Amino acid sequence: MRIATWNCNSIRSRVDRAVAFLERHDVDVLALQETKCRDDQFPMMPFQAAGYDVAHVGYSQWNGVAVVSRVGLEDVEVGFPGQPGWGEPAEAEARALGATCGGVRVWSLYVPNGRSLADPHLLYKLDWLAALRDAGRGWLADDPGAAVALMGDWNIAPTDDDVWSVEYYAGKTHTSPQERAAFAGVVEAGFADVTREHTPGPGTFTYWDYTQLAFPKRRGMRIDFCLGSPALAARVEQAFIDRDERKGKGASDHAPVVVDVADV
DNA sequence: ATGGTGGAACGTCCA
Repeated sequence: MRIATWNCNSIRSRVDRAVAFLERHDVDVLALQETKCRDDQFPMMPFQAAGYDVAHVGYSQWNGVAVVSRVGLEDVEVGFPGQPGWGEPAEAEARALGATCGGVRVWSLYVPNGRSLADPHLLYKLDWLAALRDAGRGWLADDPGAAVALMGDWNIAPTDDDVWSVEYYAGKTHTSPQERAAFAGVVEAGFADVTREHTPGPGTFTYWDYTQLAFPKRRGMRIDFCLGSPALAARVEQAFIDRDERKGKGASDHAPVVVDVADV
C-alpha cells in the first residue's frame, strides 16, 4: 500500500494537481493539509471520479485536513482526544482527522505554525504537540500492535540538516529547542520518522517559501513527515519526496511525501 | 521589468 501526505495550500486551487499526483504515483491513501475550505466547498467529484473516497474537516478558509483513500475509509475521527483549541474563547480548529484505510490508522495533521517565538501561537503549538503525544501514547497503550501513520505538516525542522541555513532560522520558529523537544516527545511516545532513512539529507526538503526564488535556490525546510507506530514502521519499504510537484506554475509551497508500506 | 509570493470572508490575515 502506498500512502502519502501533502500540504496542498488550498484544495480548490489545486484539485487537478492532487488527482494527477495520485494517478502519477499510483497512491492509495493521501493525507491533505491546508485545504482552506469548508466541507461544503471541498471538490469531491474529481476524487470520486478517480476512484477515491474523501473524509474532510474544514470550518472556514483556514486550516482544513482530509484523508483521501481508495482502500477503504472507516472510523473517521475529527480531532484527536485532548486536542487544544485556539482563540478567545478557545475553539477547535480543523487540524486533525483520522481514518482507517486498508488496516492502517491514518492521521492527517496540520500542526500550528507558531508564528514567532514570542507569540501565544507558539504556546498553542507546543500544547497541541504535547496533547498529540499523549493521545498517541494512549493509542499504543490500548493496542501496541496498531499500525498508525501520523502524517502531515509538522511545522518543525527536527535537525539542523533540515533547513537550508541554520543562521537564517536562528530566533525564528520551526527550529527552536522547545519545538524540537515537542516533536521528540511524539517520537518518544513510540512514533518514528519512517522517511528519513530513505531520503537522506542535508539539503533534502519538503517546503520552500514562495518568495525570493527559494525553490530554484534550494532554500527549503524538511517539515512534512510520516511518523509510524512500531508495527507500521516495520512495514515501510521505501519513501520519497515528490520534488517535481513543487515545480511549475500553480504549485503548492510544499512537496508531497510518499511512503510504501508492505502488505501484512 | 513601475515588480519582488500566494491563497483565502475582497480586505487583510495567514503562512
